[in-house]
Amino acid sequence: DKKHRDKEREKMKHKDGSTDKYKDKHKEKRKEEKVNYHADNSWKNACMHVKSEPEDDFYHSPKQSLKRERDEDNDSEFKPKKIKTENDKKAKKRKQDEVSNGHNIMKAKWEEERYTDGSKWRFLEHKGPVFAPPYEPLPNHVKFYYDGKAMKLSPEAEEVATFFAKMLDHEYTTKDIFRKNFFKDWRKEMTTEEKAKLTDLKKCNFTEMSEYFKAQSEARKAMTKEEKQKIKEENERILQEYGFCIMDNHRERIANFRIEPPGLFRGRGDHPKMGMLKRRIRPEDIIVNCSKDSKHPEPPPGRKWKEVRHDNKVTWLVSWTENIQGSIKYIMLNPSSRIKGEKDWQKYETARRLKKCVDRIRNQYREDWKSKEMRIRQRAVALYFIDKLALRAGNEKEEGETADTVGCCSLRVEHIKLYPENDGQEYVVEFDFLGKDSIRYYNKVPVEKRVFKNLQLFMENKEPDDDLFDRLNTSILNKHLQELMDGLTAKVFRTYNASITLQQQLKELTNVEENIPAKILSYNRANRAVAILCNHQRAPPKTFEKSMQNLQAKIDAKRDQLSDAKRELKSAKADAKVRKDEKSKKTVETKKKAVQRIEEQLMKLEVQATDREENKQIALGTSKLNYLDPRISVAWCKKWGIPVEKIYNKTQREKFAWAIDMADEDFEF
DNA sequence: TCGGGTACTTAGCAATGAGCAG
DNA sequence: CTGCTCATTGCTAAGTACCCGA
Repeated sequence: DKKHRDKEREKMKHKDGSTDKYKDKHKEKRKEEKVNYHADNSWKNACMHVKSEPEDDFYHSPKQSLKRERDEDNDSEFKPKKIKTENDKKAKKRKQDEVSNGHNIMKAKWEEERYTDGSKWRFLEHKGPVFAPPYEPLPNHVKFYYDGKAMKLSPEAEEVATFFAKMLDHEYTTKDIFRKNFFKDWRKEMTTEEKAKLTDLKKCNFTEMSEYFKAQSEARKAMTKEEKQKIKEENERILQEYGFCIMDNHRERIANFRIEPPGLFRGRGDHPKMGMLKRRIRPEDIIVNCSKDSKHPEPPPGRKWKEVRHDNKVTWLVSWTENIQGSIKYIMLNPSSRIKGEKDWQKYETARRLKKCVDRIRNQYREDWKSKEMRIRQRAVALYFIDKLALRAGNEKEEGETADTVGCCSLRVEHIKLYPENDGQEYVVEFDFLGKDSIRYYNKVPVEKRVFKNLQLFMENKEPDDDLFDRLNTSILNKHLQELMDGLTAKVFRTYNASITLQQQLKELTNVEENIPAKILSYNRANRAVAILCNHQRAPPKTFEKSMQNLQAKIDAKRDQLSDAKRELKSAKADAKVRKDEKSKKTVETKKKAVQRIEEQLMKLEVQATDREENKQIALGTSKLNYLDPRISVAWCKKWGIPVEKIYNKTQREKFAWAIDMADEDFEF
């Protein structure tokens, strides 16, 4: 296995190290490279095989790959560990050997699936979506009151009323926009009589309904084990039936096979559409996507799908149009699936290609700060922000349709303040705006003089609500980036900067001497540096203060325990000195061990406390899942002998199976 | 170039459930 | 066994990116 790993490591190096040079210098040789790539990658028992160009995607089953792995095992002719600069010719020759070798084996053993036309699959079969359970009318004793008088609502109006009743405890049911939107949409569901009667939301009393639902959820909690077990089994049955699909010979987990149930829309932040009715999705709204030769999913008895299509250029199984924004929703595969994993891998490979040319790009945009053309200066300053601060691209949004949030290209004059001098620093820019999900971005950063002067220029003669970059949008920016590097877009900078930061922080923070919990703290700190860079915030947990106190109490208790143990050790030592017999020596040893153990426990608790405190308002999950090349983490674990489970939970390990398999301890992002 | 449409990734929060102390 | 706490999972909104036709 070790041998094998060395070899694989070696191959990775090649793929990473030499392929790109090739791309730049010998475009016409790329065909060859692709073939090599296949051979190079046909090795894994993981489930992923990616090529940077989608037309070259192909895939074979884990089992088959395993076999092949063994075939290559005894071939250990080359395994130089640190090959930074191996001569190209030799590398190429070796690769070709592998190609012919590998290719034959592959051809003999499997039928390859290889897509050269942008298609995503050959075969797709699934059971369609699971619809939300139908509305169950309230029992008659649960009353709704209007203007103090009980009133029986039509089932349609009642259902929408229950949506509101269920949210009664939330603050947003008190917000004007929410109430207005809700009432307007509710009235659409009412009968003529109801509409005539119910004219004022303030006079509506939902409390009995609300109490009823609370009681229901209590009852659910109080269910016996058997009842709970039964429900669990039923869910498992549904999962097995609807939660998987067959895509190209593989049974893959579906991410969201349940259709979103109806309810009241609650956007994030100050959303103009909050409170609107999200309508129930019917089979007639559903477009099914599957392969022609598959067993098509059946609509519920007596119903029809909107459409069944066979589009293998896309990855979704089911789609429908949602009524709040009119956008399309999809049912797609789980992150553990081949199709998502490959894409993920590809994303990080693109970021690694950026690593190789980021210096050039940085020099370029610094030059562009001096351009005669306004649009180029704006582009260059925006790119600087995206690179330095990891800002999002900032697409335009339709006004009034969504909360007012911005990204880099859509920044307005009102979102930044310029300080020629601030707290002893020169040329400070203060950012204050709402970004994705209406999360506030606040940052004060010193910038280069040229940037500062440019910003002053961009802001000249503008109103606060004018665009800062009036000659720029994401499409212009991305078009430019595309010219700088194949596949480069604004978001690649976030991925790149996040991953490179993790790698660099891990190098800096990991201390050889420290034990595993301390190393994990270092990992979390590195992770945290990235989360801060990407502004991944969370609301401090409601029970934060309390749980912190609990932990502190535990620490105090442990401290007491430690001093007790130390005292006991001391007296045992004294005792042993006097008595000098085996038994008392043994006691000393035991006590020593006890002290050590307690010290370790104490340290662990203290580490935990530090970690938690530092994490109060920071969410680590998002960067871990979406921005950090998992191979960096896997390599770090391997290097320091840390079980990967300490870093990734089960779901995460499934998602990153490709990386866990592929990366060895000296993987370099 | 612009608006509209589509596909896919990224995001935080609420519900759930596993594990643990009492 | 019970109740509590915290991590995990599910949910779905909100982004990015890119295509197309006028």
